[in-house]
Amino acid sequence: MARRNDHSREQLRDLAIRSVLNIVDRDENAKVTTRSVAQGMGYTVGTLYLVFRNLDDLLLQVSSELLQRLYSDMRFAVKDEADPQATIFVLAMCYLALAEQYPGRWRLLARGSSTVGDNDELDKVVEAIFTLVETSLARLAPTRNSKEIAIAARALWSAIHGICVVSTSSHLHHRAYFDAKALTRTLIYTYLSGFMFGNIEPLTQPS
Amino acid sequence: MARRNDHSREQLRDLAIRSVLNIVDRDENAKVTTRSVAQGMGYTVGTLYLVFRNLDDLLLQVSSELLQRLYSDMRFAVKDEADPQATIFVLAMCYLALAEQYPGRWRLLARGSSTVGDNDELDKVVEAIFTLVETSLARLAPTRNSKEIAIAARALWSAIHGICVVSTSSHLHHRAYFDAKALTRTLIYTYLSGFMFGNIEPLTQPS
DNA sequence: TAACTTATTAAACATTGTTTAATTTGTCAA
DNA sequence: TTGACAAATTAAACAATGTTTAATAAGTTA
Repeated sequence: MARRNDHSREQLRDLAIRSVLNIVDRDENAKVTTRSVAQGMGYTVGTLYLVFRNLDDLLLQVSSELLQRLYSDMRFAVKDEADPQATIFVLAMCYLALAEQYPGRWRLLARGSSTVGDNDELDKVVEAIFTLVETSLARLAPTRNSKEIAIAARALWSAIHGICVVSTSSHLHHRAYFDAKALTRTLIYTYLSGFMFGNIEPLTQPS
Repeated sequence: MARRNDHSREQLRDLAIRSVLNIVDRDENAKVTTRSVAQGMGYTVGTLYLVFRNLDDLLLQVSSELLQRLYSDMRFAVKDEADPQATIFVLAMCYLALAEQYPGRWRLLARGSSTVGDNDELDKVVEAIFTLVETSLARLAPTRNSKEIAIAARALWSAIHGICVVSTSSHLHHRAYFDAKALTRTLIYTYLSGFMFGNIEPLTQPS
């Protein structure tokens, strides 16, 4: 059977990534297995190990790809003339849309990989997304310094991610107004209102 | 070898749960495997299946147990005379302390189980924790109605959880002021300040 | 003491990630 | 053209896992 040069390494990489997406799109709960991925691309397992160090490496690269697309969507959705509050809301909605329309893909992203800090591309795009949020925050609250902005962006984005995590894994979306979108909406506007007008320090110092 | 009645079902359950905690306490990255759990309790795998439906069921019961202890800690930490803002901060610190002191246990909690809504005990204690937060929020902002309070509690708690998730899995705790505690602190005080004084609705309606 | 019940185990099975040795295929020098 | 080398691809093996099953040992009771 052994074909040769039917596909280049790059093409194999693409085939593999597409196969993974195919699997999780068909069934968000499906286990992504080396054999199923290989079968999806018309090869056998061995070929996978020619292109990726292991399964985790492959899934990490898929995550990186997904985040890059998300970043793309975000860039496209942002209108420079829009007010920063609305912009941040739109950014969050891009994220929620991914989780809602492609739950399998989102679970791939949310799954904490055992091999962290191993993928430079991924780190870079995460930073880029944070920068997007930071830019809007800076326009929203010009008096805050860059460290405050950086912290706020990470706190806010982690929070939105947390809402996604909890609302998909649980236990508490039996009421409509507890869904991810409603919670995110509340979170953003409440948080931003505090960020603009409130004092970041506690009114009374906690012990 | 086969002993009989050395331990009751209840005792076996306890042994199993203790064994799991032992494993993740020794190494937060250790895989919890049926065989390792069984070995830790001085039995073989078969016995596990006498007490639990499967591994997931066991891990779910461990999570339930952990959440009940967390709830206990929270109840103990809350001082009725303290101001609500400080109380909410203390509640969050209980959660963060678990994640920091017992990262393995926390990962057990954070891991989204494939079998959800399958454990009534777990659902109950999650609700109880939310109620704790709601109580403080209600005292903080007496003008808000109960639906707003409920939403805020869930948004805020999901956010804290999200900070935990992101800060343990990543990528962005190379700077000290990005650690979970600092982010949580910022989040809570900013959010609460918005919740007390701000308008929940956007200042300008987003599209 | 013998039969019966049941706790416990050992062994089997299927599925997985990963490695290895074999095979097929293309390339290129003689 | 042919034959040897290199590389792509596979099939098969391996170890680790969750789960099931048949055997075995131990307590209980008539």
